[in-house]
Amino acid sequence: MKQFTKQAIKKSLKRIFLYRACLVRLKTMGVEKVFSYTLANEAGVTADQVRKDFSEFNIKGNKRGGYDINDLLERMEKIFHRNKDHNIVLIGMGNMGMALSKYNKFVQRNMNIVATFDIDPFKHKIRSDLPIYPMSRLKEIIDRFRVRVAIIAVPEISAQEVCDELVRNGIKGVVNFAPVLLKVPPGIVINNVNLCDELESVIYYVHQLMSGDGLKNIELLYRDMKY
Amino acid sequence: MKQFTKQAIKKSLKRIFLYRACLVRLKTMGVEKVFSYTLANEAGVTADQVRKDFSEFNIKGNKRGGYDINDLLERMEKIFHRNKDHNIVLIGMGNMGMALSKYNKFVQRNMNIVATFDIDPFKHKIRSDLPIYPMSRLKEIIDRFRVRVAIIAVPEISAQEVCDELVRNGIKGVVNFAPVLLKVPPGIVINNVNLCDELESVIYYVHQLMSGDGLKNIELLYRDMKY
DNA sequence: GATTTGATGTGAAACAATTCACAAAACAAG
DNA sequence: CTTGTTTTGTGAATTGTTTCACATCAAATC
Repeated sequence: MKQFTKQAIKKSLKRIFLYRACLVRLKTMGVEKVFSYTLANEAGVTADQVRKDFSEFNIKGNKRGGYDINDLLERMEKIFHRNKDHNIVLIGMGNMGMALSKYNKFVQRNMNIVATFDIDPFKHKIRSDLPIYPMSRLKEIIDRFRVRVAIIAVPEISAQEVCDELVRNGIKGVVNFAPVLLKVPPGIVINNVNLCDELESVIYYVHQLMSGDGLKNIELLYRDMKY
Repeated sequence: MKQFTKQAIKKSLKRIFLYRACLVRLKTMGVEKVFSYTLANEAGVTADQVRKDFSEFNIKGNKRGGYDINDLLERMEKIFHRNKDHNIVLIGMGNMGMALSKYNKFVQRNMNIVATFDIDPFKHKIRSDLPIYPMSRLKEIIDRFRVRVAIIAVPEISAQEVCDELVRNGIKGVVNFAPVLLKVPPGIVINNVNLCDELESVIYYVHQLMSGDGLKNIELLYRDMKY
């Protein structure tokens, strides 16, 4: 197997997520096996790309027979460590935090938010499916549930502080919804989700497409800007 | 100015968003001008990268004098068409839609959700800052407010249907929170935000980092997987 | 079982993005 | 006004990613 390079993993990994989503959908439609071009077509990429990506993750199919969907999905589960449960903590129970805590897709994929935290004492009294704790109980919960990944949904002003505390208590990876670039020591994974940026980039491309000038280059290529 | 290529725009544009966030922060700290390496350091990229990106968008600084922050921000406003207001519609008032409708950062950046829609008749009676309309009023609202961009926050099962209807009524760009790959005609911009994928990729990298094998390559490089 | 067909898997080629390296410009100092 | 210093801006080199092209294999057909 070829050595991975930092960028290579990233891009192909993102596509693997995409492939899985397509496969799940195909499966529900009763399809049992796919060829690279079937999947490519679903995913909006080329067949070469699919095969190359699979090759990177050492996923093998059958010459002439294509790929068995169940087999593919199983291998992907392994790649994503989905055979195990993953305990997550969520910091910040504002609008976004509240919505995330109720997002049922996480559970469906074995990712369990085991507790949420907020500095507002009023929130600690709210009765809901998930407990809302004060930050002082962070360490206790992280240790008890062996949590390694956190979601930050606090206002940008306190995001860095919260992040520092998470890292101090053993968190290794963060999905950060606050629009700030968090500073963390090496070896900590930060994934930023910036909702404004996502909207703005759409607005940007729509403008480009509609204003029409300088546009031969942009064309019809932004069906999906992520992959 | 060099011809843009499809990928080039995408990556550098994303970084321009990042630069702006950094600049705004620096500005609040009282900084008035930056050098490419100052900004690079803030943004976690190289100084070359900053200058190259600026060059792509035809942003000029002063030789030896660096860049004036206010000037930079102003140019970026123009690039992002932020001088104008942008009217947005939001479809789907479940947990996520509700949170998005209350997200005040959009307004701060001149992006106004002018109306929300949901098929559930019960929701139409809810009194809130934003009206919740039935889908039948989509065309009327889109026309009245000249809306070109929409947010889809409906369950995956109905996402494609909703998207088709949006496109039929003149929507040119969509931020899609449903975990499906929407099929759209050429010239329509789709930007997918997949919350599960964001979490899962963090889990993946954390696993890689912790299991430690095959890892020389991954190293400390995932401070920020987006840029 | 030999032959044809159709798909995979992967080096090699082409293309894209990043980094390097240095000329050109601007300011400062003498 | 000349020289030295610092930083930009951008071609050239390097590095990374995608596409091409074809050897290889497995199944289907004769």
